[in-house]
Amino acid sequence: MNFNPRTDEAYQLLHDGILALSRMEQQGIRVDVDYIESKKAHLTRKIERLENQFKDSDFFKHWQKSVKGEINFYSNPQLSNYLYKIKKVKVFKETMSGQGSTDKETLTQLNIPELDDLLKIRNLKKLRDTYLESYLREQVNGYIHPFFNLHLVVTYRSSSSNPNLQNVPKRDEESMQICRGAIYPRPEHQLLEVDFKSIEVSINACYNKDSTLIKYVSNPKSDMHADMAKEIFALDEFQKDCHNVLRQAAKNGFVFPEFYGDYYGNCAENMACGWGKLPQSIWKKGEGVEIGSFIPLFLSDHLISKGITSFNKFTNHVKKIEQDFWENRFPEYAAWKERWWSLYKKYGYIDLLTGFRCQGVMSKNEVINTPAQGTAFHCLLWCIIEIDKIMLKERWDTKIISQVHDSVIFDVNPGELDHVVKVVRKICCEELRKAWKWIIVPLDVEMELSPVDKSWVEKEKINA
DNA sequence: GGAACTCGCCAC
DNA sequence: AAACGTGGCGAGTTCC
Repeated sequence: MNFNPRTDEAYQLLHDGILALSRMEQQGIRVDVDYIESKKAHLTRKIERLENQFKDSDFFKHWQKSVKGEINFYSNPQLSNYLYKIKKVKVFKETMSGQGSTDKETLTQLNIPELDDLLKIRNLKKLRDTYLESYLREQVNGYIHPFFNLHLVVTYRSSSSNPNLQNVPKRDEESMQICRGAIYPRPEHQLLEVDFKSIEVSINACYNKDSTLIKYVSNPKSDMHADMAKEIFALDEFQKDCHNVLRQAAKNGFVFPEFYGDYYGNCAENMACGWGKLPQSIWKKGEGVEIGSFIPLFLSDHLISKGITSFNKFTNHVKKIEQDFWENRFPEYAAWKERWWSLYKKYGYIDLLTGFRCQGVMSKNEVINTPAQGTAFHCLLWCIIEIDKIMLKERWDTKIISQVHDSVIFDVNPGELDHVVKVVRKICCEELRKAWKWIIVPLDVEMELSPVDKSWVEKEKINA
């Protein structure tokens, strides 16, 4: 696929963007080298303990006996061979090339306790070797200088490398603590993270102009994910405090996958798997009703009482919700998808609202997803450029240090915090919309701040 | 002995 | 009828 700026403005965005990002790279991000070294040693001890425990197990001994030569239990091909060829375990999921999978989901499902140890070791090695080790390797005088590229991603987003600062663990609490605990502001400074609120959905609304979607992203009191959770889990009322976990399931298991082009079958399965994590207080386990042929899941009394008594029935239920989602809730969005796809098929390219043309061979999902991804990032890039200009002109001690597609991270001088927050909010929520009139919905940002001299782990939401 | 591939897994 | 978008990176493995 090839991409071209079609306007001077589009060219200028990348030109200015590269300069702003390069200043950010030069600035760098402080890491605590002593912390990383001691954490690394700690992880190594933990890994060794688990390795020894694993090597002591009957599982390992049988595996070792069944093949010639030394086995490497970190090798997925070797593990796959042992599980599926020697032990004749039924294949639950295949990889892209048709081999029996050895990913986390599959190994967990096999219910072999030793494999849980192996998964734990994998997790700890990932933290040590991918994150901590790369910070140590890349740091110079306690600062890392990740690259931020504008020329590598097909959808016109950015990428980051050496080290990649766009995939630092966040969702898993323990992994988050270990990795983000290495990242600090400069002495006597604070880390400030500014996040565009659901900007991809907002930008989608600018393309498809769906009236319901516009209402959802324009009204802070409306809540699309809660509304979908009510439908999916057959709730009459949505109680924020006790149903938040269901809102997350609806958001990550249905709404986003549907927007990305997934279908009800995968969505139903996604959400069914998420149920394992639900608190008992909300979902009492049913009478051991097994859902589907291989997922050992239990339905709650609640769903059973609503007549959803099996995985198949749940899938059917989600199928109806999907139909309603596109036919009745977001019909204009659905129509836009078809129009947009037809235009691509006719001309062989798509034009983004930011003045870029994307042409080449694309699948339907790619054609439909590219505009929101690329354009949303362009919004962030425009803001970074403007903030960078003001930062230079006003000689801020505060610096921009990182960026993750829809958020930007500052290393802030506390004396400048109030001013920085005011400027950032003005650029992101007001100036951007004045510059790009095609943004027909309000944009909002959320901010998180770490205390002075504390790591990235300590950040907390602020009302600013 | 290095390039290129597969697989798994972290982020948005 | 078919069915999830974009990256980077480490480890193991195979190709040349």
